[in-house]
Amino acid sequence: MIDLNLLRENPDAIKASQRARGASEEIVDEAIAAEVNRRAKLAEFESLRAEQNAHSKTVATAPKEEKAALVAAAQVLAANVKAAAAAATDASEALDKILWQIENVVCEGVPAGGEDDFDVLREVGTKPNFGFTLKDHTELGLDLDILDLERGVKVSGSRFYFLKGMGARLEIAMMSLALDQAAEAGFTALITPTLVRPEVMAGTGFLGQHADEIYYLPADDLYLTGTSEVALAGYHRDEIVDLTDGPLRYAGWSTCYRREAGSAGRDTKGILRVHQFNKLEMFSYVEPEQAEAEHEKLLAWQELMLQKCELPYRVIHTAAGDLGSSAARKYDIEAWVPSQETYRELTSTSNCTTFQARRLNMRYRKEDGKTATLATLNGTLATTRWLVAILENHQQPDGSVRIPEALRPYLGGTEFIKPKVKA
RNA sequence: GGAAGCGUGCCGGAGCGGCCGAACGGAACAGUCUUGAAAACUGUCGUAGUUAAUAGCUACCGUGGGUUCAAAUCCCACCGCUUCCUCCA
Repeated sequence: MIDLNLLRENPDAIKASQRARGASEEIVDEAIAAEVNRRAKLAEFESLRAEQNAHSKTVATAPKEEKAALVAAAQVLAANVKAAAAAATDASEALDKILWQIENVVCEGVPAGGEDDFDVLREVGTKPNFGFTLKDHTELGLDLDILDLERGVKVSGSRFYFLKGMGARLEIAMMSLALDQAAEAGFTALITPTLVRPEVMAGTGFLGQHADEIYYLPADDLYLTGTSEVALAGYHRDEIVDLTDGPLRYAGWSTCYRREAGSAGRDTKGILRVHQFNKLEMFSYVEPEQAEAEHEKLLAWQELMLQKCELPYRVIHTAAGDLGSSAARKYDIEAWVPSQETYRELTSTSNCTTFQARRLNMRYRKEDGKTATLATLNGTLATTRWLVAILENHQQPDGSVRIPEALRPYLGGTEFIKPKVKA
């Protein structure tokens, strides 16, 4: 949710953000009108209520014979209060309805425009130059017997898969490497719930435009999360946390579920776009003034992890129109996928400023003892999709795949995943 | 799934229609005392809205409704917790 003070004091800043996102500017004026109305209705209710409270006290202390008359007068007051309370509630709900539609105010320097209007910040690493006919990750997975797509479909339908043998072990090795790196950087590991209540799902900003991307269990009124970010953001819901020792950092591991409703026909081959995968997510709770600096740190940790996996990549600065509703700035890291001769997104890190925290009612105590809304940030540290880039970039002429050195300790020192020799 | 009990401030714990935003105790913070600390004593000590205001007013005692002039207190529903039974990885 956007800041009401900002709405009152500088609505043009919000309008500029809406413009950059390609979203409605009129809604800002609607919000202002609704906010003025809410305050007026609330003031009316409160003064009537005060009158009633005062009157009630005289009823309590009045002698018996005067009570009947006083109660009769009080009944009129009570009716007025009830009407005023209803009007105040309506006005408040009307405001909320508008406020929840306005997406986070984008940070300065975020490129305007849509999906294709990102800035490339840098390209890192060397793209492999194969002297042989390369295979895509699907072929490699099949030939190495580490990925079983057919049986995934048989058991669960399209976009499901089995990771098998060294494939399964490689993913767990990667997650362990990532988790160790996170722990070293001061993150607390969390294995999170993947079913969450509607309030939490809404609070994190996932029930807006893309609600149909999310699995929902009507019998239990619970949502399956597409990222542990949801549970990690909900973790401190309705709390006033202590940030005097620095940011609270969590590394959440979970399985993630996505319906991929709007992407029929896209990336149908392999495990690039699937309904279920695993992810290690970094999540930070920080003072708002530190959010931009924390964002750069998250990005640096992501790059470090990509480098440990020896993957060529580029960092892009996402345009305003392609930001999630909660994000004020977002960087994606895309790894080179040789079979597609293009970069594909492996990580994403968003600075959500105070937007999620305001929705989820999360504050911190400042030095002067006052409370203030905190800022949240998130960033991917490893996901199943990384296997695509690892397999393809490190394939060898003999069909084997070289395991990056940093991963080897987690695989008993194994240096190559080799095709099975047929008898 | 069945039965009973319970949900109050940072924690413990009273209150069970008006005098309750809430006794009392602990923790925490500030001060007095002390060379310093402890102890003792004194004070502060929930969150939010409204407002120029740390004045006043309003809201909040699991959540949402209801009864009443008036609800932490009565009624209903829901959620959660505990114990017992049943079941189960």
